[in-house]
Amino acid sequence: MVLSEEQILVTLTDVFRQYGYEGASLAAIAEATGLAKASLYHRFPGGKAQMAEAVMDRARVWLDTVALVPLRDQSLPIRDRVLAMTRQLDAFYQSGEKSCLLDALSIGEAGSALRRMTRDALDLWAGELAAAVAAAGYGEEDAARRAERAITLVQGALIVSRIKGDPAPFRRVLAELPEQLLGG
Amino acid sequence: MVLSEEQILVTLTDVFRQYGYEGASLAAIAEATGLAKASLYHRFPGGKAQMAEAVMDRARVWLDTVALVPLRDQSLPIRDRVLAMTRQLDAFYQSGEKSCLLDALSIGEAGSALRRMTRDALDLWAGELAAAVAAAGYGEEDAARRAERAITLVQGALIVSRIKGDPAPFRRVLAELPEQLLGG
DNA sequence: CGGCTGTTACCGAACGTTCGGTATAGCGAA
DNA sequence: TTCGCTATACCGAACGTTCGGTAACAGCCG
Repeated sequence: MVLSEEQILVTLTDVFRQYGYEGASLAAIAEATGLAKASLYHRFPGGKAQMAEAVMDRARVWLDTVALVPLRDQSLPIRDRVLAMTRQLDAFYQSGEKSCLLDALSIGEAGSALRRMTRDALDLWAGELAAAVAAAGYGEEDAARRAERAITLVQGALIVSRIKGDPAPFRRVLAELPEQLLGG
Repeated sequence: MVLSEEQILVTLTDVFRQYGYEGASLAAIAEATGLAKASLYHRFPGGKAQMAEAVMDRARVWLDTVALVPLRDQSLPIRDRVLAMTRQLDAFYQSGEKSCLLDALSIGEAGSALRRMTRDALDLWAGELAAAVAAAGYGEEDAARRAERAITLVQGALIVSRIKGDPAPFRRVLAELPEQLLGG
């Protein structure tokens, strides 16, 4: 059976964000993908590091071409645009039942390439979010703080939900995100 | 050289929250503590799992007997009590340069005992914080939400600071914590 | 068409290394 | 001498990685 690259990356994403970089063994990856370890090296000659980087790159692309797209649609009210983003986040994190990729891949002895990729993804997210908030009439600095705080809340809520084994905290944060970004 | 249990646990705490549970190898632990592996097994016959549980237990004790103590001192204004807690948090996380233990130890295939300990620590923190906020005159439910949000912000800020390699986001969250808990 | 060649996708079996963990002996203090 | 503790040496298992090879398929030539 020939698996598409996309199918493999979806599975890899799940494994990495469940176990973290160190915890995701090749044996576990092989079982999850249905490919033998040697076959994984055919797709990713750079080994586990390349797999993690491919996952992170796909996450950045997803952020850029899916999650952040509604933010740029200036024909909609700003609140609807933010709401559309939260719906994408809810799908990606399955209402808080999946852990955060940025968290899982930034812990431990992750390579410098991976470190830079996680930082770039975070900056992309924060930058676009701040731009959208600023376009709603807030000052640059205020918008940047609101964006940073929104991302902080999402990351934190994913941890709280994971530890408590309860998706409610994450769902609450998502629901309050538009007000948090645009209110007051 | 004879190391005290306390010294060892301090070092173990650092190693675990830097590398996570899986990433913290016994070789790394041995080097960091200056003890040979056999010596570690003399102190912790249960192996790495017991080390992590001892670290988590000490963190819970620290939370109970240090960080949360000022919250209970009803002779001080509530805002000063919260401020005292943030100072303890700032010290423990070294202004955001150290990662979160709850995060590092709750990722991956951590054992069920460790899972329960992280959840208990989180509940202890949230419960006492909510009680303090409620004592300041807020309704039970409102206080619980504020406490949960405060903890969410701290966890999230530690991740953001770690990824960006910049302690400023964590410091900002800490500085705004009293207002976040008691304001508006 | 049949036969040859190259490419792609995959796998079983092993590689050397490191993992968590253990047996045993040595050391200093009481 | 005994006891608490540490170090050396070692173990089987699992780790990430590599090798040799098979099956399937396409393209090209005769």
